[in-house]
Amino acid sequence: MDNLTYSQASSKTVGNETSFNEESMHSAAPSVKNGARKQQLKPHEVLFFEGDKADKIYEVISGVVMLYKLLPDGRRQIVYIVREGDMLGFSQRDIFDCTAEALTKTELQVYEGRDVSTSPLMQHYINRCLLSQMESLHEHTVLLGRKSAMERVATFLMGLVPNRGGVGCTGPSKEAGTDDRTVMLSMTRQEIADYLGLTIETVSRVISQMKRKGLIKVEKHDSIHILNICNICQLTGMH
Amino acid sequence: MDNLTYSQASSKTVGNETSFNEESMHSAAPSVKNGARKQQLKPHEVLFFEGDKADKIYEVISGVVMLYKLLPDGRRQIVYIVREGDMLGFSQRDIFDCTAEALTKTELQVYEGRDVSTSPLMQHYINRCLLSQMESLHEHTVLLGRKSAMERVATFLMGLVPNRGGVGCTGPSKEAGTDDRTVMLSMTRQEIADYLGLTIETVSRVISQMKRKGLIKVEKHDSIHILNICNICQLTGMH
DNA sequence: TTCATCGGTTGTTCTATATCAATGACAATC
DNA sequence: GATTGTCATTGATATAGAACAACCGATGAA
Repeated sequence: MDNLTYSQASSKTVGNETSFNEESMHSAAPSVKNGARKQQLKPHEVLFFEGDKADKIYEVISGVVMLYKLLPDGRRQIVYIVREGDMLGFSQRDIFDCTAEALTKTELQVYEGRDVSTSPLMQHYINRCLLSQMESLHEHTVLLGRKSAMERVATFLMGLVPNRGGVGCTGPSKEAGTDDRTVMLSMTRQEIADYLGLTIETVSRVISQMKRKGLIKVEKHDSIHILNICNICQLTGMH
Repeated sequence: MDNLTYSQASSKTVGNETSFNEESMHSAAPSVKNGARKQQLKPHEVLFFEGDKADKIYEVISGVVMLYKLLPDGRRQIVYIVREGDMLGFSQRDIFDCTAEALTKTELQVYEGRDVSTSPLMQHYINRCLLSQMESLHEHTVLLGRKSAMERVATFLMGLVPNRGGVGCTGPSKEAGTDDRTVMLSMTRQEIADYLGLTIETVSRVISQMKRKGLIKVEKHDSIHILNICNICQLTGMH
């Protein structure tokens, strides 16, 4: 009944129903006596490969990590984007089911499997994280199974806007006359394509289309200025 | 830090890396004193709707339940199929993120949220279940994002064959000269389509194609005889 | 026995997105 | 400041799967 390691979780929902974690410049998880080790990753450095032995779990202190799976012919699907406050590395079996690779410079908190499985507080925290990731995954499943290219990209952009587009979306704040925001993609077009189940060309074309319609302004490829958040939200297929 | 209810889990991996649960004609989860209630569902009876208050979790004793989400224009995506030994009903927020509907006559074990959050054993069990579901979801994400219609249907069929197609697949057992099996779909073509991100017509055509190639025999729509499991496995895109 | 219903199949046409190919815009290196 | 490499954009064309439509076969009621 017990060969217990893990394979994924998030404390804050990031992705579709975003709610960012402004304060956490250090671990949000309950501390564990021994294994309080930190680890750094450079952009595109691999933390672990699918199939590696899973004996540690990680919390993202800062930066962004992607989890992906490859098909034998090279097709790639990014299955989850792990952001500040999220966790990764859980597995039911004793091996990782995905590859984890940093998108940006990243700092991680490392927890040893043994520490985790003996700490009820940690268990409980992980549990909460898992539930949050599960909801994001469900949402992403709908995106991949049923949404058009335009809807996918719009949903992706909304996922980068904190506290908007989710269930409790309040709309634009009353005071401010504007409803704009600049979001950092921290992903290449290829990575976005592999996340959204599209090709790089389709992603590029949809972004150009949004540009032409005056919905967004692209600033050095990695940063997009959304001129009216509600307008993008209307394109997600959820309204 | 604590408004704790849940939203999903599975004790056995069902779907891609299958490993069926032959014995469990009763709950596999640790028993909880008070809330040991059972519940029956008729085919296509809804257990709960997306948005309903989430205060119970369920274990499937027998039968099959689907979890799905709807877009406002009626597009549906089935995000998970819950089978014998699996659990459902978890949520991080206090509402369900999916609708749960029985595919077949179903018997459930019902656990009250309060019982769950106070039982460490239950917590631990749920945790294991969540990890298993997470892996299935990752696998399904690859299917929806990157696989062709034929690969999707082949993967779906393999998911109905216990102990085959997974990481530790042993291939056909040495003794037996044959490598066939009859699987029950317990889903209509429409439901399969909504699970695989296809249309009903495409599902039907792919099944007909497999029939024409002599890979399968269809018996009264709901039951498919796979003549050579390895042959189907070769079509999943994972070899 | 007829009729209606429901789920499934098959044919035709259409279209969104993939694929293939060329060009552009930087940034890094020599 | 030329050269190279990487990533992105744009155009032309192909195609897998969607959409629309007709039909089929089993079931069940009148």
